[in-house]
Amino acid sequence: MEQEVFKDMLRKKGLKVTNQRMLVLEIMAERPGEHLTAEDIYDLAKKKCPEIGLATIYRTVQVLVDLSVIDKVSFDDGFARYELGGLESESRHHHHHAICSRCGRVFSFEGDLLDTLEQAISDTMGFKVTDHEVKLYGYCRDCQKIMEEEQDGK
Amino acid sequence: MEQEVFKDMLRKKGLKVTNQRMLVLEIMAERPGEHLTAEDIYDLAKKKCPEIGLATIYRTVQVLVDLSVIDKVSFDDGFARYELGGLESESRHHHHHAICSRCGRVFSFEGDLLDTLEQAISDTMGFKVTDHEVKLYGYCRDCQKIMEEEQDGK
DNA sequence: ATCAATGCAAAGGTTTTGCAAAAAT
DNA sequence: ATTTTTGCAAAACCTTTGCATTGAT
Repeated sequence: MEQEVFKDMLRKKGLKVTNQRMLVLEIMAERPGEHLTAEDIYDLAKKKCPEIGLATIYRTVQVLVDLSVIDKVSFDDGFARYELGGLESESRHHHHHAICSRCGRVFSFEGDLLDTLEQAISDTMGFKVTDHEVKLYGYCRDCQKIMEEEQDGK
Repeated sequence: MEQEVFKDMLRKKGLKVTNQRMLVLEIMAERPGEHLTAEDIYDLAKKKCPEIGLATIYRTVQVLVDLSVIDKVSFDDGFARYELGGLESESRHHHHHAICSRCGRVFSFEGDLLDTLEQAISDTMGFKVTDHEVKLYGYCRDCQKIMEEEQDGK
């Protein structure tokens, strides 16, 4: 069971198993593919644990990132976001994002098309790649449609 | 001449040509390939214009971004950075970064290997890509050498 | 009993904003 | 003369930290 694995990971690092940590794990585990801010997690957590503090959320996501249970990502809108990743989905190295410039929605996709690029970088500049991040900006299908209609309406 | 083009861009948008704007443009234009924070630009600007305010830097870089003279990039270290790009170097769509996890230096490189990826994204999810950003994390040549030596020393 | 984790509030850092004075058109 | 831009200070914002209390081992 998922939760026991997590408890062992905590113990192995000398960290304690707390209700708050289990709750945040649960919140993240229930939402694969979502990109939650600390505030998002805080609001969800308060439903089950009204006395929880925002600082605890920040400290807990840091623990989860250190344990590679979740990944920290940024879409440059002012706050850090967290998503299930790492060990969980084996997608750690090949998980990318397409961000709609109009509605702000984020679409995830997989791909390992960067392998050749990384090899080239290694060869030419001696840079050893350990991880990568790809963000595509543009317009999603829905927004393209809306924008076309706005165009027609004029 | 470069500066005249910029002045026309400002006028065309109904914006005024000011010493501060010309100064920030000059600072950026003299440093292609560098990734300056607002504070960096502020410090450089004060040398020629001691009375300039940090708020002016922030407002000016926003203008330059809107005019596609510079690009805003983030290496997730807490502050936004700005670099010459856009029209200037025609590299807008194919300019990427390799960030060393040890020394923090950023290496830029060009590449259009994402074209096929973007086409695939467009075909499968109907997402129209207008821009993209690739960040590689890893270790630069120098740091690899240092880390090897540290290993040997033990 | 010991040591880590929590919650709260305060502080931290970057970036934004309000406003009167200054500068550009 | 009008309108934008500036500089300053204050505010806003997300995030981190200090510390006494609570909770886990």
